[in-house]
Amino acid sequence: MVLDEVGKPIYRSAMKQVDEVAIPLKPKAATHEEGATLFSFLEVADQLFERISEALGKVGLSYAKYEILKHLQDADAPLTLGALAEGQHCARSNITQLVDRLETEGMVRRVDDPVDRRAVRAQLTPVGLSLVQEGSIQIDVVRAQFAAALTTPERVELARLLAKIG
Amino acid sequence: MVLDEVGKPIYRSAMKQVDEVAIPLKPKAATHEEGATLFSFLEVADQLFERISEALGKVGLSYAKYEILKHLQDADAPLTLGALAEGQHCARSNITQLVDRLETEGMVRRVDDPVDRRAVRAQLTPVGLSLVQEGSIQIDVVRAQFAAALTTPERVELARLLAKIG
DNA sequence: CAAGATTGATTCATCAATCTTT
DNA sequence: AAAGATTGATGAATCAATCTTG
Repeated sequence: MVLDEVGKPIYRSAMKQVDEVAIPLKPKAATHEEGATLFSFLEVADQLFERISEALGKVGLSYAKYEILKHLQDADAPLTLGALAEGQHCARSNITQLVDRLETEGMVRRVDDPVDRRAVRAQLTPVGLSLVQEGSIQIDVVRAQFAAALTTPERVELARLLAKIG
Repeated sequence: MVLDEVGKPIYRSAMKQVDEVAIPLKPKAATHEEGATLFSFLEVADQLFERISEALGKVGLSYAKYEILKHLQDADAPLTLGALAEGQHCARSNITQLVDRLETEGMVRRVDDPVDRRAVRAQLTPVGLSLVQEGSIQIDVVRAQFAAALTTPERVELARLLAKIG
């Protein structure tokens, strides 16, 4: 019963939208698209995320799980679930369940907060540490691949364009 | 009991990765990033998708639902769930459940396939048609916003860079 | 048997409500 | 009361198994 380990972002496989306006402003103006569009951009993002997911899948991690482990590794100390939720910019309940699974798989351990008895901290296990290290190597491959696809001036130019878009 | 209507892509709020390599190749080489990186790119994609989701949310649609409706509108005829799954590049079971919800909300209707009794077709209702039209207007706003953020030469250049990345 | 759809189990995300502790 | 975590319901995605029909 091997299940899907690495999901797709919601808009994945959805970025098939043809960038045609519903109500063209000018009768027969620019029907031929001039350069990149919203959906052509998202389609590429989708491919990139897919590469990350595949790479992490090689070491048995989903991106969601990798991120939790990475945060714990960076902190180099057990973190409260609230702190993790803050770091991931996601709902607390999401972290609760993610940590549930990570704990089940032995990558993380729940430990009592020494001072605040309301709080629960997630602690990286040796297994978790090992996996996040392997995961980071996989991520680096994709990152390097991305960097190598463009020249330095191109990456600089892309950064400028991204700043205008975002 | 109003629930989340428009979800986030899985990597949303996750794109906080700092693009630093796990094992720097050179001791103290290029610590200052040269232009756009994998995660800075995905972060922008994330923002764009968020805008789409918000825009569709105004008319009560999620992106997943909008896409189904859009396909049916484009086809201008009832489509088999299999055809929809094909179009969305997603699992059939996903379509089954999406159509369940769309049917519950009265945007779509299941009709028997006239020739193949195994098949079920999804038909757009007047409500669904109305909603997808409103949704398309919302999408166009975001699309126009994207286009307006760059000059034509910039969009052309971006398209070139996207082609190299993807 | 192969193809169409459905159901069931799982991951990952949301929000609302609850429960404990400060 | 406010803050920390959990539980429950839901949306959206996957895969595996099943059921019906060609």
